[in-house]
Amino acid sequence: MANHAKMSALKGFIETKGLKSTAQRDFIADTFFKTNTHISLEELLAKVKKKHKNIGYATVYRTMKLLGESGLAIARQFGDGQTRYENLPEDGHHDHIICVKCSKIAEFQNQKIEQLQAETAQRLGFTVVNHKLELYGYCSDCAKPAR
Amino acid sequence: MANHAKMSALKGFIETKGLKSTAQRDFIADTFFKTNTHISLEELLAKVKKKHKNIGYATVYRTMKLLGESGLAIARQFGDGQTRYENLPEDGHHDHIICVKCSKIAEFQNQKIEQLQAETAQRLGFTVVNHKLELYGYCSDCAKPAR
DNA sequence: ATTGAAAATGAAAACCATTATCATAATCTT
DNA sequence: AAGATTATGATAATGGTTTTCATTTTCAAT
Repeated sequence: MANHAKMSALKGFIETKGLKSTAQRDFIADTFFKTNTHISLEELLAKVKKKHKNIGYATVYRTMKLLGESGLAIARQFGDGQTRYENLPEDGHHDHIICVKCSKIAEFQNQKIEQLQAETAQRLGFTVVNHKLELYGYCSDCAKPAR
Repeated sequence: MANHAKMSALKGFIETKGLKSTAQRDFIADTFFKTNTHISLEELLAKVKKKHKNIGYATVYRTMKLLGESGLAIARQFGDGQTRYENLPEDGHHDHIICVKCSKIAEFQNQKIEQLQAETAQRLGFTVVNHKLELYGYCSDCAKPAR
């Protein structure tokens, strides 16, 4: 989904919820949509402040929570104590593999896994709307230790 | 692995690390090993306090962190702001599916998914040592909304 | 355009899970 | 048994996130 389409989707979500559209929210959302990393609130706030020093961090938190609820952003927690947000990928869902030694993060896609997930969920009576798959291991640069 | 074996493993870990064995740690570990849910520190603390009112929560935090490091407990974060710990499953790895509405947590196993994960990781040059797969969706009691 | 009700903002305070501090107590090696 | 080291527990501190609240902005109805 292109960024302008995301902005429209956000407008729609805001309208449906009976909320109001503001310049701050638009700017924060737009800034976020332009990122392509697993951005932390702190990092996003820094980006936002560059253009608009007066935007408070509470507004950034509130806006990202809204984006999370709307499905236009995905909240992730990698265990370092802070929430990171990620954009919906252009080219379908992807998952993460994280090196337990150097913390390098690689992304991958596997349609077969997605399919098996949906099937498994259905068997349990669930309808999946989102998922997180994180693999932890040693990357090629950090050969697995003897132990 | 049976609970007494876990206790032995813990002793070994403590010894290897040059730490000391204490009654509090043993009791907390034993209490944890007897649980079979994704227990929060708060819940575990309550269980511990039932028998030993004098054990402080800092000790419970410290002990669970130790168990996590030893591999005898698995730390998980489902996004509700608190860390939960889970025992090593007797019957192999399992994953979670969480209802986005009522927060119900169900578990499942799927060997085929595990296998695909390992293959995918290998293709990226990683050696997987652990993973987390969480599906989020609506459970049968919380029918999916229109939207 | 104006008004008025409802929501949003920003600054600061409050929250809450987790971690650190520190004096005291327990453990373990010799 | 002694000494050195680690653990404990009470409390304070930390840090990310959420609330509060007075003020401002938005938007629908007039």
